[in-house]
Amino acid sequence: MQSNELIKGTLKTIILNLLKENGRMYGYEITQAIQEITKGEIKITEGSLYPALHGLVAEGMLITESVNIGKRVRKYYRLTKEGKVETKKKLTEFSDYIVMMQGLLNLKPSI
Amino acid sequence: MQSNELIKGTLKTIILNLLKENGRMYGYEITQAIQEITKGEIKITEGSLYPALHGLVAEGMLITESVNIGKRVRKYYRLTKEGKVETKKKLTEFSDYIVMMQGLLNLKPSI
DNA sequence: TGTAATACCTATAACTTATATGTATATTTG
DNA sequence: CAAATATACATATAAGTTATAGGTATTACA
Repeated sequence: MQSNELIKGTLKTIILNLLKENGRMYGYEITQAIQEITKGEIKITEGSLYPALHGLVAEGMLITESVNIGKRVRKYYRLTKEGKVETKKKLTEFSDYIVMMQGLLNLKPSI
Repeated sequence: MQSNELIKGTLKTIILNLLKENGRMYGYEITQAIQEITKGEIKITEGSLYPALHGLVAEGMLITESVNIGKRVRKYYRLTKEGKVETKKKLTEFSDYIVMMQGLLNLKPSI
């Protein structure tokens, strides 16, 4: 899993799901969480993450909240009502996709 | 599954697996097979398929064989020895990816 | 005979993520 | 205490994959 090619199309789903689970998170925290959960198999760099987050904000899926931590500003992201709906939709889509791919690739059934 | 975004990064894996299962296939046949297996959920257009096939040939994964069917030329694709190794590798990678994603997205375990 | 299906192909657009780079503060360690 | 590392934000451009749109030609069917 050195090559993260497969992640394409799922980064936003990952972000949305993390926010669904944790209520609110800031960018750096998200990159760390992904690394921890996947035991380092996936490393989302900031150059990938921030454009994705900004995109989700622009689409109305997230709202931000800036908090001062000393002299540093930490920007929290949280799901909007729309974002919660979209999250559910994306998770369903992904489950369907896995089932379909397992059919296509003759993998053991699941989910 | 209207949006095929999730397919990104897996098209070649799908093609390689189909060839592994069927020995040899031609382009049009591959598009039809994918549609049938996925019950129309995925439609790989020729504009996506042929560049992918040509890429795999250029990478040494496939060899071609042209057969005359009346006045029409049908181009069969078949896995090379290298292609067989690569297919196995890609299938393993994909299985690992699914397991990892199920962890990230809190989906039911599988495979 | 004209429409749909078969069968190949390419060029360019669109979309997503990676890479490289920049800035600045806080913490840890030698 | 200085230097390295971690924290924390961000953007611009490159790279890679698939989609869209277009092109050509044969065969089957209504």
